[in-house]
Amino acid sequence: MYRTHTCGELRLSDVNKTVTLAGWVQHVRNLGGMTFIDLRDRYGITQLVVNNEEDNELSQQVKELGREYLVQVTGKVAERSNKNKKIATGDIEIIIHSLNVLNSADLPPFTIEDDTDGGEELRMKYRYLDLRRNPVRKALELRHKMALEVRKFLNDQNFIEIETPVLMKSTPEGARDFVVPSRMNPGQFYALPQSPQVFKQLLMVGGFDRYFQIVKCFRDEDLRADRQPEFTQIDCEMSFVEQEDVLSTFEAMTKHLFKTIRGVTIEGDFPRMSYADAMKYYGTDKPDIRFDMRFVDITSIASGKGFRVFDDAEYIGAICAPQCAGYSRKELDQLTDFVKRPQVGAKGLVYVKYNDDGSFKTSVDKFFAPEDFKVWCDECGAKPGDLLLILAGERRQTLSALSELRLEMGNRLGLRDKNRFAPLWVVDFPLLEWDDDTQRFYAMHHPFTSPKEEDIALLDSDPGAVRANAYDLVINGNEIGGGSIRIHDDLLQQKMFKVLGFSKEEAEKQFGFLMNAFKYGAPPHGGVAFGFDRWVALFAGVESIREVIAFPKNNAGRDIMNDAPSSISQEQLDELGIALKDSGK
RNA sequence: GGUCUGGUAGUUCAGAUGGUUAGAAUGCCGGCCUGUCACGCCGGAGGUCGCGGGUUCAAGUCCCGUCCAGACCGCCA
Repeated sequence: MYRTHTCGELRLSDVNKTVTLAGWVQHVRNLGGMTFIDLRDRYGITQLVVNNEEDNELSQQVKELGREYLVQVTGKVAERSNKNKKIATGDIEIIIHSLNVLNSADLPPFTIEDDTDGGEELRMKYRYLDLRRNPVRKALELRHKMALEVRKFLNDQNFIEIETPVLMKSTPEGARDFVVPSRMNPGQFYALPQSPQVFKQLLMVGGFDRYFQIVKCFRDEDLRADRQPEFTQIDCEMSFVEQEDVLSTFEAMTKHLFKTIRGVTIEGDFPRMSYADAMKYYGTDKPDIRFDMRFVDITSIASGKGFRVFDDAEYIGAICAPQCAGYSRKELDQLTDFVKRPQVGAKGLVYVKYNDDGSFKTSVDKFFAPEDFKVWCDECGAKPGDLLLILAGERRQTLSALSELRLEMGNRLGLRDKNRFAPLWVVDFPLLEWDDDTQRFYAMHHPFTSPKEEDIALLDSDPGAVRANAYDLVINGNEIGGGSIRIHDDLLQQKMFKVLGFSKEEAEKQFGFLMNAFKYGAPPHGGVAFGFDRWVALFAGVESIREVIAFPKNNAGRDIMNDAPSSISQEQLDELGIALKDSGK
């Protein structure tokens, strides 16, 4: 046995016990006559003491220790004369009488401390060292706790966790697939699942009316701070349910997580907002409703007055920044630069300062009269002291830019406190999205999403207007989850494929097994999938999901630690019957 | 595919306008120190300024290319 206790558990009540600890040397403080060592493991830090004069041999040994040496020590627990209130074991220390170096350690490239001096790249390259740091360990512990609470909650609700294949069939819709060549079937490929979507629907046909799985999904698309090529979903599906049943079940799960993990009780039902309203008032399908600052459409009152920019605009939108009329020229220039960045894409920014004395100072004084500004301000509910920020242009683009501006103002005004949570359901998503490049409709959610009953007739006349039984859970401007009521009727599913431009043969080839399954008494069903990494990151209060993944990949999809992906041998390629176009690196 | 930011000591960074021997903090090494816990004090070592090319009497600094990292747009049903 290497240890009798961990480095986090000894207290005053353990004084005089003889104990053996094993751990990493966090820090050595040699005061000359005596030496203190901070010994660290996953559970905490315990201070060791050596009296250099009483035990010369031991003090020589201690002199040899370096950071992150792994040692085993035996000694007696003693009360400290100088207690350290900052750590749980701060009342005691171990007067050691023997020390055994289990493993020496090279000097780590960065300090293993809460506030490390290491940059992101180094930390990822030596992730196994980074994992020794408290913040990283705590993030993974949080992740574990959340997974556990999800399983507890869903198990209590009769959900059953069932594994689905990781090697599956490539499907044409949606994200790019990661593919895996099949040696036994030359020239053919598996795909890694973008989600277990089809399998969970087949589980419903199979009679497992409440399924869930905490499962890895794979999408070969470009990455972001909140997107990894492999990520984890809480994947759920229920039979004999309507949208309302799914929402209430998973609203309860969300509240359970808030309560058990963050200690937050969310009163009342989550707000619901239609996709149309989300776009109209926030310019995005994932509004951050921790603060208001809704868009006001002033197109009808601001155009036609001889200001070309407004007169030519399809849409003119304003937000009211409370108590910002005092913004300096410099601050307004910064905001203008912000909206003109290519990523935001606005042509310019119009401001209206509603001064405390009721007068106006604006960037368009020569085109409008004070009475005009008053009308705009009234429309926006602005009071003296407030600032209107106005963008104009093509509708879609302007809404999107205004959304970015709104979030920027939220940040500037400190309205986006990461310890405040504002969840909501966004509902009534469009079923289909038109794509100009390929001149066809695509499923906005996925091709198995059911249209609203009252909109089915529109599938023929105006497919773009059809609303879906689809919903997203949004928290603080993050899409945390989304789902839909599925089609369970093979005729409707065939119709859907037709609208998506699949020939009968293609639909049969890609999804025949599913439509076939629907012929054998498929129950009405629907479900939802949550982005587990994003949820953990949200609860951890960190920006990047990399912080809550033990071994994440970088923004080019590379594992900096082991340098995956890498080339494979000619033998492997030959065995798979694969010839490379160019040899790569 | 694109836009932007960064790359200088082990690490995190500073190095206006091109100009003597490239600095700080921290870490590391050595010495001193019996109550430290971000220990303290004294001393020391440590640099291919990402890489390649160019401009110049002279480049860490300017230009071009390239590699790496990060953020974002496109993309992600």
